[in-house]
Amino acid sequence: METKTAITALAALAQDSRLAIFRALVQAGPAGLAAGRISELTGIAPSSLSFHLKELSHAGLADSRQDGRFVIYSARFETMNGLLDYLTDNCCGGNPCTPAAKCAVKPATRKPVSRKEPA
Amino acid sequence: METKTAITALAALAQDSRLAIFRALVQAGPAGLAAGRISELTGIAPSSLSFHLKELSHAGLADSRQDGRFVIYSARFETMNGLLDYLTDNCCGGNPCTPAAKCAVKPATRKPVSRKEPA
DNA sequence: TAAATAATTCAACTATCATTGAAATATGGA
DNA sequence: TCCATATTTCAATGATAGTTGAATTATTTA
Repeated sequence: METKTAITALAALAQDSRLAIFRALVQAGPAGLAAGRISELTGIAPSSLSFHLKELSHAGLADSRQDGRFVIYSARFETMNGLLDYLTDNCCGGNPCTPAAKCAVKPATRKPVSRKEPA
Repeated sequence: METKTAITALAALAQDSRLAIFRALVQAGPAGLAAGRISELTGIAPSSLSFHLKELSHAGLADSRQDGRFVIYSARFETMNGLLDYLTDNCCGGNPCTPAAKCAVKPATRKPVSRKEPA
């Protein structure tokens, strides 16, 4: 992941409402959540929610699909994975910043773990 | 790490200048870098740099110590570690978003991720 | 087709953020 | 002490970000 992309993702998550939304999406898994349901869960007003969902989508952290008159949003795990890798690679300088460092894997040069589906 | 703290850390990193500064500090390791050296490395003007360094310190991502007439800044790795743990715990739904998941070592700081909301 | 529901867009407003240059505060050395 | 260096503070400015409510678009159902 490039620095620019990482910053976009970080900025997307660095906000109360959006982090709450994203956490809800993560909990929901690949099935995702309708926008209205997210509004219920988080208490964010629809128009504000729409703004934040666009922000998350733009950052590549959420996907959306139309389902009848609902729009279902879901977390994009690859991007989150990419972000964690970026932070581990570039912001930990080979130091034990992550539990992974406790394992005998080399800390600084980690390749992305491709993982789309939650258990 | 609490959500509020995580957001502060995310916000601190979600900015070109600050991410560049933090990466430089990480590369420098515990020895750290004088403010002026950071200014040289990143091209950020002193007063602007000072603003961003305060921001990073406030977020717990940097420490500072006086050395003669220099002020040496260094990365605070524990906070970065805590942030990565937070993101892994709360934003990956118990899924292996990070290489750490590959090792079956130590759950360490991880709490079980409870799944409350059905799809 | 008309009404109801789901979501997004828009404009207006306020608040916060980032940068700049000048001034202030150390600290070390001549 | 005086001067140069290192860094921070401050005020002013322009740029972004987040919220709100009304209007709009799209889809389903009657």
